[in-house]
Amino acid sequence: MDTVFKALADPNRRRILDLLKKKDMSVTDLQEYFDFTQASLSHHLDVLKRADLVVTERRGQFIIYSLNISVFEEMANSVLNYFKYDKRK
Amino acid sequence: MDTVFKALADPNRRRILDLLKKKDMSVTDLQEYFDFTQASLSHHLDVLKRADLVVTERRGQFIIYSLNISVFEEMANSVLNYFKYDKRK
DNA sequence: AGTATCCATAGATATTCATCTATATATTAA
DNA sequence: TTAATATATAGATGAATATCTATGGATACT
Repeated sequence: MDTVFKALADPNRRRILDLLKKKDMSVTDLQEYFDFTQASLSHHLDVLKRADLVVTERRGQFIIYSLNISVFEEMANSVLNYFKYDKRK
Repeated sequence: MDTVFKALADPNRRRILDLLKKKDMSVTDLQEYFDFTQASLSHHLDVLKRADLVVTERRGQFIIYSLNISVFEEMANSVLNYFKYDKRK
């Protein structure tokens, strides 16, 4: 849970997730959307992977990144729960 | 939006929000739940305030912190939207 | 087999950030 | 007005992190 929030704290990583929402992509595909180096992109993907927000699959030379849908949905629920409160004045 | 995610990235700040869900509290009240110094607590509260997640009201000597409910609910919605995706395989 | 491409990893650097101590500011109490 | 309490702020320090260059390991192409 902590790793998830930390993963989401970086705008570039949120952008990556946004892109993966639309379609699965290789690192090379993703690279076109960012100015930093491939090493940095790889680092961000690693953070997302450690947070279990994305999964990978090798397809020939390429490694395809996609959302980990179950965790993504779990997160949606737990975040929603998190923002629910029940304060009595 | 970025400041909100950054604010949520720290577990201590999420704990503060959890506590404020139950009731409004002064810094002194909150202090009992944490081991770090008052200065550190003040810093975390500042981050939450800059993210607009909490609001303050002076009550005598005390400064009472409470959730900024509208932003909190906004956040719930936008986060939920964030986690909704529509990927076609 | 050799080369090119794709991605990850190692190591360095700079920035951000969580925390501390010390102090300033505001309010209350004596 | 002086002392005590509540909170914020300034400045320092160490840890975490985002980024870079350089390189390694894997697969594909010729």
